[in-house]
Formats: sequence, structure tokens, C-alpha cells
Amino acid sequence: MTSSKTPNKSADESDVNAALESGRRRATINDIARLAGVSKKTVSRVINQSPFVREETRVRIEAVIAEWGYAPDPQARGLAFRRSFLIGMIYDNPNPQYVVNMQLGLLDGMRGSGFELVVHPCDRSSPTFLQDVRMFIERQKLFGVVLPPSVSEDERVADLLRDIGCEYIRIASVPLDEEEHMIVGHDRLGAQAMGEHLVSLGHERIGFITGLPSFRSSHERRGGFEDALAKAGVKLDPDYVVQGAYTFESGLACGEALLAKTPRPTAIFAGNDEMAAGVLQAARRAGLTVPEDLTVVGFDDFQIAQAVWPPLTTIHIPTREVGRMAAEKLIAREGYEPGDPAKTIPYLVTRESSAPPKKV
Amino acid sequence: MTSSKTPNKSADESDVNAALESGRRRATINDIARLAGVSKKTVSRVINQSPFVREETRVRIEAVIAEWGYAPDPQARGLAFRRSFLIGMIYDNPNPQYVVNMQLGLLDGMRGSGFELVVHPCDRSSPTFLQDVRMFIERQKLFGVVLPPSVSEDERVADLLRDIGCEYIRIASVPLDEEEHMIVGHDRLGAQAMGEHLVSLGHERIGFITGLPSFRSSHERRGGFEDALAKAGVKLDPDYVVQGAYTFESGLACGEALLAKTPRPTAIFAGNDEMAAGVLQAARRAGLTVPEDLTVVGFDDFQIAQAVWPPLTTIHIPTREVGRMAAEKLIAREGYEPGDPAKTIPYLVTRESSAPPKKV
DNA sequence: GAAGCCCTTGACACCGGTTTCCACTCCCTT
DNA sequence: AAGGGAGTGGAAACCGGTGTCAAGGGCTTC
Repeated sequence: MTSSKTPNKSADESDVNAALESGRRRATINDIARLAGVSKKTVSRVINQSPFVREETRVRIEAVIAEWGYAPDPQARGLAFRRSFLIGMIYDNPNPQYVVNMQLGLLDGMRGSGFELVVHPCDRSSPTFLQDVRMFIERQKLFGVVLPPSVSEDERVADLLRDIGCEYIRIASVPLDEEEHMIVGHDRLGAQAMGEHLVSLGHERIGFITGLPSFRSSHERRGGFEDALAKAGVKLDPDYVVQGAYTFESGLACGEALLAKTPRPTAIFAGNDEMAAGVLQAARRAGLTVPEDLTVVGFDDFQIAQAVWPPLTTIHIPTREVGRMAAEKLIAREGYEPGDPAKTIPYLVTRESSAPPKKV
Repeated sequence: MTSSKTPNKSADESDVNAALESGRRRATINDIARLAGVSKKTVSRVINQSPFVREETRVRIEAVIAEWGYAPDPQARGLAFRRSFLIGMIYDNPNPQYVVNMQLGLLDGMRGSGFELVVHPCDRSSPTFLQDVRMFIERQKLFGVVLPPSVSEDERVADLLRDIGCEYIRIASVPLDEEEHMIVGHDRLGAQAMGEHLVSLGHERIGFITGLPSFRSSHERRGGFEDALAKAGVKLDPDYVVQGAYTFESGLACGEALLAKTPRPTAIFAGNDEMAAGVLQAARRAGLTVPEDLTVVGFDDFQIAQAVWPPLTTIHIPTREVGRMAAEKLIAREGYEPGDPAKTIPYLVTRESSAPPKKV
């Protein structure tokens, strides 16, 4: 009798209310249906914004929902939908600040949507990598996944996702997929801006430290830089381009290598801030003052760019904004408009580490 | 007919197999039961390691499970258990490296357990903070949550969790709760080690920059430091203790304040690495060389400690290890042993920023 | 005035597990 | 041989939602 399924507005309603109020049981769709005097299916329709509910009924049910603070159980809903309300972030980017900013951005985009973020760092070189990713997605029946670099650049992953029919957004420096699966970061434009900046300061003999070749951004950054120089009629001497690894240590080593060259470059553009910090240290060891003797610039505008001396001129990447747009795109929120692509474009931040070259 | 529930080893088995193999349908508990010729309840018993299954039956079922790569659906299981297989990390720690290391540690401890990590940054000063946390936990029916500082220090949160009966682990520098809910970080011991280090180098006039008073660790670090000095017969002059905010900028400001004092301190112990980096910059502006003119040390051993010049002597906190232990404790994994508390104790890392004071 | 259609609504099965309850073996007593 | 208790397995209900399909009411249409 207690679990009578027919709407019974008088009988055990007080009974149920008591159970709800006193016991700390949360309201279920059945409670709402009973309290509103409709079937659970109708409540379900309201929850899912079905248009086939009379306005009057909808208002009444919504009132009951609001009154009892009802929220549908994501597990039950997911079970019936054959899909969870979880978004996965699969990443192997080693930079904590990038990772955290991206997480914050994704959460920004998911706020109030009922989705939650499940983080999944990974190792692309592991032999079980693809299998792990597949298990992660299939077991949890993820609604979708976001792939920041460099996982985003792995076609095996994209193929897998298409294969198992999981929604995904790739965040990369260049388009790699159809538009609905991409957020493009335009590292190239950022590097161009930096090239223009250095040229405008009057530098002509510029050293460049590339990032890991396994990261697409490395090539984009170098390419954009070369573009800008070429446009200004300055040539990037291949001899002044060295291979870094996006780490502080590699920046130090590459910086030392570049500073050992004759003639010495008047400026060094490192592929990211950490390497630029390494170059600063190399400059210091070499007895050079930045920016008087040497201009050093980075890319990313992470915290380290402001924590070193002198603070680095760098390219700011709006990671959090990118993340927000990625999440919104993925869950295609109501009222979602494609978002302003301009907001994802990196831009120059001028600080104290760059200056015109010394007059000779 | 297709969904006959009686074990029917011959009839439509091939039928079902086909559906499983050809269609990309994953195996369910019903499939396993049919294939093994038992009821789903028995399979359930095997999954949940019930002792009331004959060895022979268990082996047979496990073979079928392995053969088909069956894994129970966390959503369905969660629905029946009234509890999800999600662990929440609720945090407001502003340091990306701490956050990422903690996440990695938690994931280490959860690996292979079937649990997943859901991240939930928060703002403790928000008026809806507690309500948000409650909604997050109740809606997702979280299995448990991990609370790093400073959320871990908020008694309102702990009360809430006890109230709604959610498992939790607090990670804090001092015990705040019963043992089963705590992982203690012993910041005090770390600060003591640093105090001993500075004293052993011969410093006696030492400046100290505290962290935010709202962080328990700030007081622990200061307390541990004072303990060590006291034990060595050195007094910490309150005039040489200034209030920082755990940020680079505050370190810069506090460093300048300390360096303006007469007589100048011969060493400055900053409550974390970022502030120490700020002090380095203040020293540089004051024309001082580190460590010759001034010893500067930090706490945390984050990346920045190695990226500045000179690299910072600091206290390493095994955050990832702490996270791993927290997760293991939370899910009380099979074969879980309390873990070696010694592994969570911070220790001194000596780099180039500390040296004996200049002979006067 | 009956047929046809649209709009609303509800009954019922189902998603993939667990729990409750009961029946049926064994096996050992008496 | 009857009686019991532990060990083992199954049927059915349940967790809290959604999909399918059919039915009721009001309206138009011929």
C-alpha cells in the first residue's frame, strides 16, 4: 500500500511527506509525481523539457519540484539513457598550470549543467594506452571527452572515439578534424605577434628554441615566427634554431648553446616560458644582463613568466576561456552560441625582458 | 523469446552470442549468467566476492567473465547500491602544482579500483559554498571525498559530511579529526628541519615570512621553525616576522620590508617557494647576491624552486604520495595497509640559495 | 454526427545491477 | 527415516529514471 503507484491524492500522502521530511530521504520522481498528481512519465517529460506537456501541468509540476528541491538522479537517468553525465578530460600535458587552467575552463563551461568532470591523465607511450582510454570511456559511458594537446593530436585516439561513438572535442593549435570536434588555438598567430614584436624592437639576429617535435604547437610556433620574420625581410638562420624540450633544463642548455654562438644573438625566443626561464639563467651564468645585453621572450604566459627576473615578455594563451568554450561546445548547452573565436587567440604581453638590441 | 530468462543452454545461445559479437553490445550480467548457466544473482555474488558460492561455480563464472571481458556497469551498480563509484576532490588550494600532484596521487591510489575522480574546485567565501558542496555530493551520491587544505580545515565542511554520512579524508598539517578521517602532513617537522638547517649554517638573525593566517600550515610552519630555533638557543625576533600571502608578489613586498630593517637579516625563510622567489627578486633589486649576501629558503619544493636563480633550498612535501595514501584509505582497498606515515613527512632539499652568513 | 487528427497523459516494460525471500540440496544428527 | 542446519541457487521486487505505445479529450472536417 505504501508503494501504491496510482495517484492517490488523499490516502497516504501525509504518510509519504513525513517519510520525506523526517527521514532524510531525497525526493524521487515518484514522489514528485504523486505530489503533483501525475504519472512519473509526465514528470520525466517536464525534466527533459518535452514540448508535449500542457503549460498548466508543467507549471504545477515545476512548482512541486522547486518546493521539494528535487533533482533527478544522474545515475538512474544515465542508466536509462545508456550514457552518463560525465565529461572526461584525457590529457598528458605535463604543465600543471595548463592542466589546472583547462580544468577550470571546462568547469566554467559545465557550471549548472548537471555534468561533472572526470580527470584522466595518461601516458601515450604506454602499450595499453588505447585500451585504457577505451575502457575508461566505455565503462563510465562518458557523455563526451575533451582532448587537450598533445593527446588531441593523436589520430589513434580520434579514430577510437569515432569508432565507439563518443562525443569529443580536440583542442589543438591547428585544425585536425571537422569543425564540430575542434577548438583551434592558433599558436601560429601568437608566434607571429612575437616575431613582429622582436622585429619592431630592431632585432635581426634572433635565436629560437623549439619545443618537442611531438607537439604540434612546436612547429606552429616556429612557423608563425618565421612567417613574421620573413614578412619583415629578416631571415631566421637555421643555425640559430635549437631543439628544446619545453622544460626549464632544456631551456638552460639551449640558451647556453645559443649564447656560445658567434656572433651572439641579440634576442632569444623560447617556445615556452619555462625554457625562457632557463635561458634567463643561462644569460646570468654568461654574465649577461637581460634585457640590456639580451632580449629573452617566452610563450604561454604562465605564472613563471612573472616570477622570474626580469618578468618575461610572452604570449598569453587564454586557456581557461578555451576550456570553457570546449565544454560548452561539447554539451551544446541551451543558449550556446559558438563563442567568439577571437577570444581563443593568443596575444602579446609585454614585460621587462624585451628591449631593443644594444647599439654596436 | 529472444529475452528468455531461463537458462537455455542450447536454444538461442548462438543467437545471443551473435548479438554480442557482431553488434557492439557490451556483455551484461544477464549474458554472463546465461552463458555460465546460472542466475544473475549468482554472478552478482561472484562479482561481489560473496563467500556463498561453490568454488566450482565461481571458477566457471569467472572464466566466462574473463572470456567476454565483462565489467559491471558502474551506473547500474551505483543505482542499486545507492552510492556511486566516484570520489570527489573538493579544493580551493590556489597552487596548480599542488592540485595536479594531489590529483595524480589520488589517481595512483585509485588505479584499478573502478573508482573515478571528479574534481570540484570551490570558493569557501561564497555564500552558497556549503549548499554547493552538499548538492555536489548528494546529487552524485559520491562514494567519498578528499579534502586538501584549506578546505580540509573548515569544520563546517567536516560537519556537513558527517551529517550526510559521506566518507571523507582530510589532508591537513595537524590532526583535526579522528584518525580514520585524516592524513597528517606534519608541516611542523618540515619547518623544524629548515630551522635546523639555517642554524647549522650559522644564521642567527633570520627573517620569516608567514603564509596566510587562514591556512593552518602557516602557523605550523612558523611554529616548527620557532621550535627549532629555540632548541638551538636562537630567538626569532617578532620584528623580523612579516605577514605574507603565499604569493610571489607578497614575497616580493615582504622581502623588501625585511631587507629594509637594520640590521639586515642574514637569511630569510619564506613560508612557501613562491614567496621565496619574490624574496629573491627583492634581494636582486636591493643589489644583494644570493646566497653570498643573503640566504633565501622556501617551502614546498614546487617547480619554481628549481626554476629561479639560484635554485632554492626548500622543504619537499611528498604531495603525490600523500594523495595516494588518502585515496587508498578512502576506498579501503583490499590489501590496503595503513601506509608508511614516514613517507608523508616533509624533508629538506638543499640547493644553492642557502649558505653560511658572511663573516662580518 | 461520425471520422480523423492533434495534443496530453499514463501504463508498462526496460536500463543493469542488488536485495529480499524462499526453495532446494547436501550432510550430519538423532 | 525423519529432522535440522548450513550452503547454494533462483524468482521477483527494487533502485530511479526513460522509451514505447495506446488511450482519452477536444477540435476540425466532410
